Amino acid sequence: MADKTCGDMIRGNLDLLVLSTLASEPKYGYLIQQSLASATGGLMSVQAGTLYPMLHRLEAERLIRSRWDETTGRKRKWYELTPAGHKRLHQQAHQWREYADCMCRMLGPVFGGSCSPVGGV
Amino acid sequence: MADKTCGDMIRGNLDLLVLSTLASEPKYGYLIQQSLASATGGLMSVQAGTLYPMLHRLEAERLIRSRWDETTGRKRKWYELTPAGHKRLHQQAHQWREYADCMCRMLGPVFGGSCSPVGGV
DNA sequence: GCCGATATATAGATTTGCTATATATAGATT
DNA sequence: AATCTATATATAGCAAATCTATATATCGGC
Repeated sequence: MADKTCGDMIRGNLDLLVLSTLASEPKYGYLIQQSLASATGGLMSVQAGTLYPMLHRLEAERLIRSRWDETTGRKRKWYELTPAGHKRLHQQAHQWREYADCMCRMLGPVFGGSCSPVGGV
Repeated sequence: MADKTCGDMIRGNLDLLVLSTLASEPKYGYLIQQSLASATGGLMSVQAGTLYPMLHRLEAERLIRSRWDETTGRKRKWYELTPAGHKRLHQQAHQWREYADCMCRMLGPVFGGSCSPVGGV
């Protein structure tokens, strides 16, 4: 029986996905987790034990920055993209599209030649 | 400077790629490696130290089967998909397309809304 | 008061892919 | 003949990424 989630296909793209959830506005960890799951209909998800160390790493890489907010009852650590983070997001997104186009060409025959490229600039 | 290869985006999809190279006809390890690289213009590649253990694992999972051929000078171990391997290839390919469509929706805004889905059945 | 949802965090295990290394043969070059 | 490069398979050890399990603490509802 096929799993509802994407198995391990998310591997290698989680950074990109997390950065993309921060593209429009700042979010805190738990919200990133919830919005990723809801935006993908549960298809893609990230576990807390994966997410928090990852956010620390992305911050250490200066791709995101954080500040604590304790004014709203709950203590939340809000993250936002740095300029370097925005740049990285765009780079990775374009690289993903190249990669996906390539996968399409590879898998085309499996689909009977009907897997059109993702592109379209 | 953007790397020519896909970084770690291949992670989680290498099984699928290797199975796809075997879809049309049997191949031996070294040939799989070469044809994957040439079919993708060098964008995707698999190292020998990754490939051979992987082939052993796929064979243990009964997705591929092998036989040695020593009649052609060089000793080569030819692999072909089993029926279960064909089935897995199709399942994984369709699952990948779902995943890629989802990625497109997530990355759409980054591209200014121009990332069209991969599908098109 | 208690329980479930919210919220962050770390430790340890597992998977996956890499580099480095080992062996061996065929064909080309010196 | 010796040597070098490409072919061909294989294993060991390492590194990164993600997971599960666990810990802590607060909020709101029952």
